[in-house]
Amino acid sequence: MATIRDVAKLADVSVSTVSLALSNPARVSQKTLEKIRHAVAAVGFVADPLAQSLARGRSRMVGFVVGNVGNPFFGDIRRELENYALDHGHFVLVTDSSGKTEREKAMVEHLIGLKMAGLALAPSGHDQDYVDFIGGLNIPIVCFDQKVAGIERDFVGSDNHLAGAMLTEHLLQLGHRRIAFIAGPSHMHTATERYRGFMDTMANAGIEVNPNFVVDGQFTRTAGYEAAMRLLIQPERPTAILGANNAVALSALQAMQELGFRCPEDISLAMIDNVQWSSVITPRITMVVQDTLALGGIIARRLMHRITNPQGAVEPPQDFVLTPKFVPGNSCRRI
Amino acid sequence: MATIRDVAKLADVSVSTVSLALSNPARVSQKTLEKIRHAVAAVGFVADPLAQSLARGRSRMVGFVVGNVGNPFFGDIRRELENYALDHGHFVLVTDSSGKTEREKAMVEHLIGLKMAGLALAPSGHDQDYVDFIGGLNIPIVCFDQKVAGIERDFVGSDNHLAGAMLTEHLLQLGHRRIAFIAGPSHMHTATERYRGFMDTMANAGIEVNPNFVVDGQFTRTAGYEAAMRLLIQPERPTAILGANNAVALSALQAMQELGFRCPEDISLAMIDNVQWSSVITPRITMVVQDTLALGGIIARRLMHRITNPQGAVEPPQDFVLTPKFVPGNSCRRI
DNA sequence: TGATTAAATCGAACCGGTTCGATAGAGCTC
DNA sequence: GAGCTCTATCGAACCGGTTCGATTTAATCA
Repeated sequence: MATIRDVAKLADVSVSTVSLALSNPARVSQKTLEKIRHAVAAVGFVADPLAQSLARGRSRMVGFVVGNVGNPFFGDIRRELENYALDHGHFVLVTDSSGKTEREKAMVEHLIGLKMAGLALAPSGHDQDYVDFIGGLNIPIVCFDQKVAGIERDFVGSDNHLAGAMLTEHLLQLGHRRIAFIAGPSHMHTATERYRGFMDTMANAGIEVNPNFVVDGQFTRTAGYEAAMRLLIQPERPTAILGANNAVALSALQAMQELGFRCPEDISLAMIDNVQWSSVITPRITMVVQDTLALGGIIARRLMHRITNPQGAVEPPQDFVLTPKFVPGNSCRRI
Repeated sequence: MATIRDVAKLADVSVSTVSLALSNPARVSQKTLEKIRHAVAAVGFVADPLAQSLARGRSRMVGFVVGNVGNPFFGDIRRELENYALDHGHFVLVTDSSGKTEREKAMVEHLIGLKMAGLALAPSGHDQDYVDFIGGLNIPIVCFDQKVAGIERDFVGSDNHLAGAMLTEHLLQLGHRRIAFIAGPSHMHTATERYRGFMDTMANAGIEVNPNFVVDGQFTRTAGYEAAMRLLIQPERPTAILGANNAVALSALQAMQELGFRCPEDISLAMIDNVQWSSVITPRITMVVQDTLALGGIIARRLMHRITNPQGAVEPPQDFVLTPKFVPGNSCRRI
């Protein structure tokens, strides 16, 4: 590998002049610039990013930290960020914490050790320790998906209260009254908001929610399945189930199928967030989806803005909340 | 941030002794080791990974390069690799080329610039240029998924010929003769092998394959949909469709649903590779799946072996080919 | 006790860049 | 031609570690 000193020797100038010419060509005379360019081409010089990062104190990379890269929601956002960052000369490094807060912390620390220019982070934690940890990081960060109370950072997400309310209202319009809700973890902002959207809408309609109709699905497949089963074995069954996310809703569909209930004839089903092959799932689930492309675009622009604009780093944090979209399916019937 | 010089000053030893103590405690006297340990704790010293990588010439990170991290197949493998690598003190950095060979090359070069200890790579290219590129890299690499002719590296994958043959045989056993095949890109090893598995099995059964029954689905959703439509509008329709991967098969299912064909009553369907929510797709597709956990485990162990064992680097490349598994569904009927 | 060897520690060079103050020379003014 | 400003270039220090040959110290042996 050719080093900058090889270039300097060949071009017969000092190392510092080469470095200057490469980072700020305007400050070098035309003649020496030519010489240096030739030398660079001749020896095939490419600057070592590691050495650059060490000397500069920061790299031209941004980190993308989520709990599950396999989730298409995060996948879309990643793609948007990547395209935008690449256009602005930055590489995206992806890390997956598998939802484990401790692992996420370690990964974030590692990325910061790598002198990342910035981080796009879907927070996995929520306690004070975690908030302090994120707050103490001295690096541009854009948080997304989960809004964590206490974290003073840019945030990009969807209106989850509205998402819950939209589907609830839809079910009410279809005549449903016995609506069950499979909730997510209570420490997650998206989960509580969706739950509130459901409860508020029911309350506004003057309908009391049967406490047995609210079960905890933890946003996961296994817990969602269990929660759905608990709903379905009750003597007084709900006429509709609202899943707070895709995993719990589809687990409910599976449970229904296994017990011999037909959807939507016996029980209607609606969910928040899409999955990859929803178009071939029968019935097509009525859902509310987030605008992942828009979210990804905002995250990307905001982060790169903070990174590239000198004064961008000190701008006060801002929240960007997008409106989700209703996507009708045929999993909800009128009763 | 505390540096190694702060530690040396506090412990009243030289910088080199601190470095030595940290990397090879046995070669330092018990007394100084204690002093150094105390000093490290006192100033909160953590070695800068960047500086270490620069000085050592390599980092303690491995790169994971695929065309689509969102694909659960790659997701499972990533998880296995990550767990194993973490246990051996290495971080995994994920990059997604979106299937673009040029982007993949740039990413691989960037990772090598980062002095990665090794790479787990699902090759996206196939031409001589690409083979030369991969061959020219002086770093432990384990390739997986696609076997590329000419690349002399460890390879971990499944027996794709067998995968195609298994499903074909299954359909033959059920009495099908007019079996259609939605193929993948001809430059991909997995695609050609699966195709050969289909053709060989048909030939062995003495059945001539109608050329109109072999269509190109490019392993993608859109091309798969188009290919399936071409199959379904023929006057002489197939009684069964075999999709060379999950995307083309599920696109075919969608096309069938849209045209009003019932599966399996009108047309049977089988596919290679699972998808995330296959259990709630109706009908449950009969398929052959790869053992992703086993694949991931082998990739992880092989890569870490090459990285950590001094002589591991020079061992000749080896192929690991696993047997896929038949998973019956109810998308194929006897005729 | 002096010579020999092994163990512990150190100093300096190095990895490959960046940055900043110093210096030399060119161009301009009076 | 002295004085001044700008521009182009350079040298040296630095980022924060590692490594290796040299040196000091301690232990072993004749």
